Amino acid sequence: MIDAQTLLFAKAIADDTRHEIMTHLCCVWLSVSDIVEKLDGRVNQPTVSHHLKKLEEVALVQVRQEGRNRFYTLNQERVTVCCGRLLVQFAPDYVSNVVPISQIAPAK
Amino acid sequence: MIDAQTLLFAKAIADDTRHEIMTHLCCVWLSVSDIVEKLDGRVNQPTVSHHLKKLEEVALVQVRQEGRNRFYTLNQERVTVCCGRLLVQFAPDYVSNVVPISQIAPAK
DNA sequence: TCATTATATCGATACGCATCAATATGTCAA
DNA sequence: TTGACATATTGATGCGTATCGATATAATGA
Repeated sequence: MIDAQTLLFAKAIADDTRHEIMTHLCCVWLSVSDIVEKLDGRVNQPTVSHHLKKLEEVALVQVRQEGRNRFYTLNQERVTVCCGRLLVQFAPDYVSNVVPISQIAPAK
Repeated sequence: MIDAQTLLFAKAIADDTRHEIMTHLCCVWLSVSDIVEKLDGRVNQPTVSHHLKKLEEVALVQVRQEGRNRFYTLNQERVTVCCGRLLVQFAPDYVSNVVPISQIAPAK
């Protein structure tokens, strides 16, 4: 209601299969069939495509087309921003005690 | 799958009404009927109790009984811990650039 | 004890959405 | 063009769960 963005983020990560997909997409680029393979027969290709679409809608994954393949990777920056919003909304007493290194370590 | 805790947290915050309840419970203690009142007729008492139970199950709220009233408040520390886990899992390249103030400011 | 207030629980209903099989779209090679 | 491969879309189905009205439980005051 107050912050639709945060709610959409929460819904996007509130699914078992999407969690697993996000884990596999962390720090690497994978094609759809790669992901299907990683999931090891537990879900099949249309379901994976469905979840990737959901993740893409909230910008939690980045996409790169290459020939007939589409490669996906986790958008870590987006995760960081969304978690930041969660903290500001629901942990204001704690968030003030955490700062980025860049603010305290002089770049020399 | 990998981290059941994180998934439960995500599911708990993936609801419109619960978001609103959590917002109202941030930094203050409210009774159930207080919350019902704040929600302004949009949901009624049994539904609010249902959501509070869900939030309590994942320790996102703290409870204090007082007479025939039960007062709830948001557990900000839990939110912080859960967001931290999210960041470690899904934003490892970013989390290393943030530190608690306590680690860098010498307590004098 | 009884009435009143506060909250929790129960049973039923409806809706959202994850999943699948089948099919469509798109891309490349021959 | 045709055939093979990769991915997306569609339509149907089933499950989880948010919601409600009704009722139960619990605590207080008369």
